[in-house]
Order: sequence, then structure tokens, then C-alpha cells
Amino acid sequence: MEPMRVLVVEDNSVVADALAEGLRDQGIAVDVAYDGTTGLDKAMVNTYDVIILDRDLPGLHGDALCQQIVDSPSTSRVLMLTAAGLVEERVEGLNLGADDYLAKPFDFSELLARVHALGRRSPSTPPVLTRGDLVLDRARRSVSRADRPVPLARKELGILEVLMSAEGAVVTAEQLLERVWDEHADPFTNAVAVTILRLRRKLGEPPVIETIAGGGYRIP
Amino acid sequence: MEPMRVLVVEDNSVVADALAEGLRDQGIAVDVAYDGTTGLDKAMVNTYDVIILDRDLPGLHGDALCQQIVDSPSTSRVLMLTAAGLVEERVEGLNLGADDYLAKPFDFSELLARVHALGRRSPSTPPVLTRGDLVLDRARRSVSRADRPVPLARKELGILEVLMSAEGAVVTAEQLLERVWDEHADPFTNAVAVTILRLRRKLGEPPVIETIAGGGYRIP
DNA sequence: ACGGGGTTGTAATCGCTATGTCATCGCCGG
DNA sequence: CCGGCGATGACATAGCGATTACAACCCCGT
Repeated sequence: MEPMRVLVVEDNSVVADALAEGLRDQGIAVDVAYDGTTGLDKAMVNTYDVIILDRDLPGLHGDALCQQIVDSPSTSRVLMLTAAGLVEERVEGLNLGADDYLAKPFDFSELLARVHALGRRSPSTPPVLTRGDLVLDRARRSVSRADRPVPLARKELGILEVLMSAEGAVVTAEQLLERVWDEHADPFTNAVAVTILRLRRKLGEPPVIETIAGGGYRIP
Repeated sequence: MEPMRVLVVEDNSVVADALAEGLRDQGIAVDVAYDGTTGLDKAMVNTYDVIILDRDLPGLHGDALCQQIVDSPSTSRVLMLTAAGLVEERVEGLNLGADDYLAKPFDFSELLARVHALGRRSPSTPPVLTRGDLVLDRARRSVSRADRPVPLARKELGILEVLMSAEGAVVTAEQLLERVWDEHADPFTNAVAVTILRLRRKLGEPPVIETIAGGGYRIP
């Protein structure tokens, strides 16, 4: 399954890195931005399920950032971290369109619970993807071809999910790396190629995944 | 969809009525009790998805009421309102079986979010679940396989209940943690794995619970 | 209060397989 | 022929889930 994607925007690098590490331990793909401007860039370019946003940011303030995210076509949910647990702060954040709040200092497990809660609410793509005789049922993490079940490993399923939801468009190996692994993945790896190979084997004949010379894959 | 059913138990009638009104605005069916005894009566007679319970009640104390509700065959979730945000209060409440807590003063939207979160996990599901030769009777808290009774411990039953009501969908270990334990549970525990193991043993052959590599269980 | 069976969580270990690395292969275009 | 890119095969291993053993705890009756 495609992992949940989270962006952490926090200027204190110690906090940011600790958060990122903790979330990654949970199998979440995490990107980090140490200031608001970078955060906004990443939020615009990539697609995240949840954006964890420190309210007190140097440069571009968390409130402004939040508003921009909400106004953008992005569907990301925003979890705002506030310094004090004041009710007024919460209300302000609410008005700006954040989806949840957490006052520092917080318990990591509580943060985790909320991130998952938000991720679950995230507008989910259709539960069942279909392409030709291929069917991918997200809820049961199962794939079948011509009514025959095809057992897949995690990354294989992730790749197939991305390719199928691309609706026939070409997806570069690099995009696959970002979405199924995360942005910190070694750019020189050929893990994608290997996984595509194994995926093709399991899916059998006739071939479903097409290679586009010059760097990309697609399912027509 | 059937509306969510909520009971508010709160002695301050101003607060109680405000809450009720706010919840009704959200399309929730709300009953109100202004003291613990009445609250208990209603809780026993009707079926609620969520019971919002003021801890500090005249007459029958909130703690006692909570315990009675939890011990009863009712499947209602309890959201306890505590006066102070003291950690001790929170821990006590959870030990008594409350599913969540909220410290006064609270933001209404936060209360709402939590009520929905709790309600989501307490569907007014059928009283008897069936899957293959497995039968789970919620009211009697009993399980049988191929007409043979299978005695189960509480957590085991909880897990089985979640899996059976998932209708063949995959449930992640983490979702099980949230629903069978509570949302503040230690995310690094392997309690789920152990309980699944014991559950499998008691259920015998052939295996009912399938493991989906990549983090999940299901009953096909 | 006391004791005991049953229940539950923790931690250590085991075995397996999914996954990544590396080296090689094969094809296509100059 | 050669250079480059993607496919492939072989291998090493990290990490996950299963399992075991144990300790803490809870609830019940005496």
C-alpha cells in the first residue's frame, strides 16, 4: 500500500528531525521543511495527506502558510502546533482552516494518533481501481488479474497503485521513488527497476506495465 | 444513514442544553440527563453511540456511572468531561473505562470532533456477526465456531469483533490498537500481535485470521 | 485482606521473505 | 564496435510477524 505522506514544517531542527524520525518509524513517508517558505514550496509541489505546521515560524508565519494551503487546490489536512494551550489560539487556528491543533509540549503518541486520524479522513481516492482485467482493492490490499488473485509485496502494491491511479499517464522512476519510498531515498538506487521487474513477473502475461524509453512506466 | 445517538449527562442545565443544541445542529440525536441516576436509567434503557459524561455529578458520581455503563452489555462509548486538565484525572478516567476525555473548558469543535471519532467506531451494528462458521453474539459476548462455544478473553473478543465487522477488509494493527485499546495507547507495543496469536490458538483449525504482509489482518 | 486462576503486556528470540545492492546481460543507436 | 540504458540474476540482510517465557495485574471468592 502506498504509505501516508506527511510534511513537517518546523524551524527548530531538533524537534523537526525527531518528529520525522518518529513518524518514519511508523512507516510514514516524511518530508521536512525548516522554514515557512520552503514549506509552502513543498506543499505546492508535492501531495501530502497531512501537513504538520508549527504556528510560530520565522519568515512566513504559520497562520499565513496555513491559509495559503487551505486556499490552494491541495487536499492536505493541516495539523497545527501551537505554543500555548490557549483557547484563543485554537479558535484563531480554526478560523484559518486548520483541521486539528495540538499544544506544545505534546505527547508523541498523541500526535501520532491525530496524524492518523487526519490521514484517514483525507479524501480517499476511489476504493477500487480498475484497468483492463486488473483490479486493485485498496481496502483489502488485494490485486487480481482476470479474477485470479495476485499476492503482492508492499512496495509492489505501492507501485501498482500509483501506476493505476495515473490513468495511463507516464510515471517516471523518480516520481515512483518519491511516492512509494520518500524524498530522502537514494537517487542512484535501482530499487524501482527491480521492484517493477518482480511486479511484472507476478502479474504474468500479457504484459501490463509498459516501459517508455527515456525514463518512465505506464499502464495503457 | 441512521443518525448518531448521543446522551449528555451534565448537571449544569445551561451547559447541557447548549451542548445538546450544538450537537443537534450537526444532525445528531441527543438525549439529556441532568443527574447521574437519570443518566444511568437512560443509558440502560436506550442504545447510544456516545455518552458524554460530566465527571463531577451530584448524586451518582460520574466515575461510578462510567463504570456501570462499561460493565453493562451496552456498547456505548464514553467521553468524559473533567474539570481540570490534571493528568491524574485523565488516567483515572481511562482506567474506569472511558474511551476519551476532555478537560473543561473546551472548544465545542473539539468536542464535536471527538464525538464523531468515537461514534465512527461504534456503529449500531447487528447484534450477531457471522462469518463462515464463526458466530459472534455481541449481547452475550460469546463466540462459537461450528456450533462449538469458544471462550475468549476481553481483548481477544474485541479484536475478533472488529475484524468480523470489517467484512473482509484489511484492518491494520494500528487500527486495532485504537479501537480495542484506546487512542492513547503506546504505538510501539506488540500487544496486538500477541493477542492475535492467542486468538488464533483458541479459534483452532483451519485458520480464520489471515495476515496481510505489510501490516494488517483480515477475515476473508 | 488473602490467594489463585485467568488475562494482559513486555521483552527476547526465531524464521522467513521482502527488499536493496551489485554485477552482468542484451538490445538499440551511433 | 562501442556506449548507454533498462532488464535480469544472484546474493545479503534488515525488518516484520510469530512465538515463547515471564511478570504484572485484575477480579473473584473465601
